[in-house]
Amino acid sequence: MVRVKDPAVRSLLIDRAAQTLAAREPVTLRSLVAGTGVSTMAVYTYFGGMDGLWKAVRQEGFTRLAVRLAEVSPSADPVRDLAALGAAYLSNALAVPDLYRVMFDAAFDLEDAAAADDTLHCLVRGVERATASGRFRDDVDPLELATQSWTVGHGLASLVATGPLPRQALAHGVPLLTALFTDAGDDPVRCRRSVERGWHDLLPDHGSGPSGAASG
Amino acid sequence: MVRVKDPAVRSLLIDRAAQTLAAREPVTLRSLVAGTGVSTMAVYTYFGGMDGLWKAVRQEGFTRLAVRLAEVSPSADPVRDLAALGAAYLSNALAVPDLYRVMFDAAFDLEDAAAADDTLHCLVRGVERATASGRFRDDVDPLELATQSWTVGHGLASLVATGPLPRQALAHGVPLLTALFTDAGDDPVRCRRSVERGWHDLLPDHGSGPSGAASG
DNA sequence: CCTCAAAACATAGCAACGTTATGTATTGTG
DNA sequence: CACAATACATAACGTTGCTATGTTTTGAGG
Repeated sequence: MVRVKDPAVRSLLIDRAAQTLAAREPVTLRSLVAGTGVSTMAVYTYFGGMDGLWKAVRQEGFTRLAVRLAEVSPSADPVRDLAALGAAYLSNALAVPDLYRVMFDAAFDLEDAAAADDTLHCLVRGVERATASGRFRDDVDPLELATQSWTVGHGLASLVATGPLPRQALAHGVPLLTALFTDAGDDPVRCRRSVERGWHDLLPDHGSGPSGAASG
Repeated sequence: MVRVKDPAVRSLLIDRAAQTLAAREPVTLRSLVAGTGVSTMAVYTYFGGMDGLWKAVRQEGFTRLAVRLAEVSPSADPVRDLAALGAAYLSNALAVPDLYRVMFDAAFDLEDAAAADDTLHCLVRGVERATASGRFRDDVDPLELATQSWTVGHGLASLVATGPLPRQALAHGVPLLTALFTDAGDDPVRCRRSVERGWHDLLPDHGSGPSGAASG
């Protein structure tokens, strides 16, 4: 005999958690179920406890990120697309900074790592396209370059979304990715233009040029 | 009339917090003072509450980082020194990962940002030396390049120390910094050698070459 | 050398947290 | 229909950060 839990309740709780998170209010067991009609036990039947709920919220974060990345429509310029993926990554992190923080806060378990892997694979495909089109050298390892691009994106997202860097620091993404892709074999001036195009498409107000860093 | 608090008690509590953090045990008000002879009120007289304690722990983290960075002895090769600073940054983050996480976890206030600024200034001076020695172009803004190097370092530290990337991913630091410094005007092969030298000095077992990324 | 107010500190208690125990309703299956 | 496992509500428990209250200690002024 298999009792199936109501998926609507599960989504409801996750959404409420994400909503509470975005409102910068503490996500507590009792605040979650308040007003929903369900009792605190629901969190235990559906998630096994608060840890399980946080894991589900983390998954939700990666799912939303995947949606954002999937919305990046490939063009004839694979380097632009790569920069656009980076911009989409940052755009997502800045849209839901607390959710982004939760995604990378706790120690990663296998399930979380798998979700992160999907993000990485998206970048790997982007690098492969650029390599196939001749923009990058043949000897660049797509996984390596994708990981390095991810490192740059995550560093920027972390330092800007919940860290000491101001929003204008997002513009550092352009020279960072340009340096990386130029080093991978792309023509410097062409690379710069491609990256700027891809970056501007999602972060139009932060792509002109980097300005000051932390405070003063 | 001015009562002066005992600085030793303050340091004791901060050290115990860092120690508890490193032991991956929950840092609670009562676990902090247990066995020290002081009562829970000490945390309030010295720090004004747990928030104040966490802020002090964060400061301690930046102080330890500053010590690590100051231990990097300048050589005749400013690009090597820059890479060595990056390696020291990562070495510190991996030595005390939970402390590093606390440093960048909470929303930054002014005091934290000032501490982070010291870290950045250290990098700025390194870039200025490289520019003065002719390795970098004259038109590179030291603050910009330092911020970008920091972004790379923090991204790597965050993804490796508490994230999904394995320790071997530290090796990505070499190509990342090489790309960045080459883009700043340094000669590619010379840059690579300098970065590898600086990197190896503090992370000898993770500088040969990047391997796989997340899981599989 | 007192006096006395302020600071430092201990004890006890509070509300809120995550969790668990217990009992009841609901569901699917034989 | 009957039975057993799931879903769920209520109530309680231990622990958390914090505060209220009383006591001790400190340092400056008369």
